[in-house]
Amino acid sequence: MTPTLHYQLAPCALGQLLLAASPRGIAWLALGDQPQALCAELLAAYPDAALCSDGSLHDALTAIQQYLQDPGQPPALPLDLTGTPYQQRVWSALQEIPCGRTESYSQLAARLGSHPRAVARACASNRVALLVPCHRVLAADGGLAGYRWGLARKAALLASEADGCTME
DNA sequence: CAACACCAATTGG
DNA sequence: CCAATTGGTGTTG
Repeated sequence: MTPTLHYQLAPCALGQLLLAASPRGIAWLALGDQPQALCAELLAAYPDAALCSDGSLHDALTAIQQYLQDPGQPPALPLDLTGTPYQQRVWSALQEIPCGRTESYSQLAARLGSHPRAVARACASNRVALLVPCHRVLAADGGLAGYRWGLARKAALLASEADGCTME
């Protein structure tokens, strides 16, 4: 199935932000430095999709950008997460992590009845940054482990969230 | 369908 | 600090 994919490219505090959505919801949210690179990734992920960049994602984009400034209110946007049951379970668990909080791969794994390695793998497969807060997952020692879109961005996000959530 | 390589970790030596 | 282990996924045969 290769439905039309609406996408929108926009700058944000962390660099470039690429948002793509299927009719079902947001299917892709990537961060990067160069717009071209992000588009390339999108194309690689959906080789046969008909990309369409109209203004239909403006609202969602606005909500996300606002979320970047005010992490206390996660945007209630429909997501189109496709993946294995395990991945969906992990992603779901990720969304349960409170803003400003972090969890180690171990704890997450324990909660899912799985193992850290698998959890990490699932996180790395996450295609929707921010909305699926994979950046809130740290290594067991509390340090940053890895981040698909750059450790610096991960750190920035966490700092921003901590700041935005602490003041309630 | 089976086998192999790849990984954003953790634990033990 | 380095080496072995573990679980799941994507890709190849």
